[in-house]
Amino acid sequence: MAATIKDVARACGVHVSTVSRTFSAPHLVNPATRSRVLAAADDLGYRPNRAARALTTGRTFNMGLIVADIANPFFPPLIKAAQAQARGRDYHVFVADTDEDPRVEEELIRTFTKQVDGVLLCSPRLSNKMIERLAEDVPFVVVNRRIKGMPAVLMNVAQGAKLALEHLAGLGHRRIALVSGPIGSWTSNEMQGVAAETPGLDLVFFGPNQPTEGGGLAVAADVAACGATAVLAYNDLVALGLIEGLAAMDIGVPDQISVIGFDDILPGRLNRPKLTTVAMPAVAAGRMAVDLLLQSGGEGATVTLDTALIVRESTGRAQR
Amino acid sequence: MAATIKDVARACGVHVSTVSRTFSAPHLVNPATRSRVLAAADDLGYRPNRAARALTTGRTFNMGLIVADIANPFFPPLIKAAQAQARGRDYHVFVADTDEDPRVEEELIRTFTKQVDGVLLCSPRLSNKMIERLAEDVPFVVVNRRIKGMPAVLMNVAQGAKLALEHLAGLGHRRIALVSGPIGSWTSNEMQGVAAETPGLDLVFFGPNQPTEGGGLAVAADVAACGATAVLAYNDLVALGLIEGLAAMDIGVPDQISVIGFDDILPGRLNRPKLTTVAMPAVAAGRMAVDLLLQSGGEGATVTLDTALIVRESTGRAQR
DNA sequence: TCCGGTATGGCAACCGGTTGCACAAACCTT
DNA sequence: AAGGTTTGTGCAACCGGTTGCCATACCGGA
Repeated sequence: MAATIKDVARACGVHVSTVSRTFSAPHLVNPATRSRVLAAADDLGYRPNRAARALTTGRTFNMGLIVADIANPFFPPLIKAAQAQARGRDYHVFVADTDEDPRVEEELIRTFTKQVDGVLLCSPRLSNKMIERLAEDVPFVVVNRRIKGMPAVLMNVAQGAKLALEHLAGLGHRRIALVSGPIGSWTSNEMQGVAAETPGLDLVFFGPNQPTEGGGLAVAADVAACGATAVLAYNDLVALGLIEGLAAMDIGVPDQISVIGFDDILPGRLNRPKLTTVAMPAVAAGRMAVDLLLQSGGEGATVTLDTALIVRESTGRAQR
Repeated sequence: MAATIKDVARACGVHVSTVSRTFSAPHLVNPATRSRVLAAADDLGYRPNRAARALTTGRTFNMGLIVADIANPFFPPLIKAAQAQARGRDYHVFVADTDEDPRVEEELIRTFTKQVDGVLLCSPRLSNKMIERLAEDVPFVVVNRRIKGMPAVLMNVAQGAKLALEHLAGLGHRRIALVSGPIGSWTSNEMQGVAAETPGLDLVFFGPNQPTEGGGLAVAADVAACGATAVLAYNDLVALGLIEGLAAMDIGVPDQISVIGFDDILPGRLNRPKLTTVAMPAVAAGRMAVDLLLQSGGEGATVTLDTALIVRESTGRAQR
């Protein structure tokens, strides 16, 4: 059994409240008493029970971070940045993965409620309505989604998509395939919105798709068949799967088809050809989300971070 | 303010204990009463406060999972497997990343204590002594480390290394480079041990190295210069870095040098050439760790899981 | 009709802390 | 020396639940 505050109190003949104060308000207790208490506490290996403390104070000093898929290389940098930032603010981050399942997402949020002071919701799959409802029980910061009145960190996908399309247009591509992500993905919508508004392009939409290499692999044949000379993929994983699928059909990238992804994840950098991609500000987003959660009393500041086009080897002049 | 058990009790004119029982021991309460309580609870949006409940029951129904580096693609599958397994047992998993820093690791464990029922410690960086000490406060299951009397999940690295070396030998390789990982890594030691014991090979050691692509990139020149026709790398990231470095020197893999990694991570599968690797049973390990934590009352069962050689495209017959 | 047994739900202590309030001792003032 | 501050500590209520014990009501059986 771990020692409790009572054990310490008994051990040095003092009231529990004094022990409590020794840890949470040291200036209120006489230095002599304080050191006696500390000695006894150290002796017994006493550590305050954070859960019990949270019950009265209402603060846990930890925050939850929920992602749809921790295996997606896009998230780890964001997670690490959030953890580092939180650590600097005396907070700890608990991460959980929903497996892309909205019900799991809801359950996780419910679990986090009362065990954390707030939750960072990254690329949520739940409906806005549901998120708003759950927000009554625990403060949120949403990443990659805009929800009225809720603090959010957004990445300027539209701008990135614009850069990508301009890059492709500059290389002479006109017929461009748009390989989107899961239904209801905010990012997907942004991409499509921009593409539709860009004049002079001949767009072909494919979707919805799994946001994984499997998703890319699955549409490769259709994309090849549609006559597009370039592809804008939902993310790097999809792009990589696509390239793999094209390779299996002996279609060279970028010689016959150019491919651009989103995210700038590690496998894309290691791939041959190295993937041209729109880099997402994941690190900045992680940091910012933590700050927003800690600052905002839940008030809805929205931060939009810029993206950048990284031209590598998977894009080239349009064949014709 | 979220509704508490008291609000519900008041709302339907019943004692708090009855409300409590409605949720934690339904068979003890009259069906009629029960449905009144449930109605009121639903009406008020009441959810039991898990932290408060844990205070009296001593069970939180969540477990912690600590990894050294969440950005290492080796971990996500393990994490996901653990989460899935835990979910099936009505548990939730909170993940945290230590950034390879033992002090952070210790702090995280302390934070988890009393907020979880147990902790899965993956590839810990703390000393055995410290881990044993901390184990007095919270049950552990250790992954990839052997600590006396503590439940552990081990991966049979030695066996995997043996398979890999046999594979290379079978392809006619004799001079083989061993590119190890960080100092003190248990995995590294296992690999070297096996290699040294395998007769008929001409081994060249390189290490210690960063366990990342950068580490592989950095030794590529040395490896090329040493005359080895094959390389066994600490993990896939190192192997990929190595291949990239070799490519930069116009040395083809597997035409001129064969490369084998460890882990079987996603980028290796996506790489061209696809990486031959020793697959670690990360999924099984995640599942097993959860089961061990839930079964063992902290007693030290040790499970060793087999590895498997996955031959893909980065190994071929020895030149000459 | 009386009795033991069971179903139901209230009471109150408890989990491990925190904190407003009260009170005594010590410390200044003038 | 009397009166006003500080300072340091104890007391007890409280956070949101759980649970052992007890009282009451209801049941069937003899």
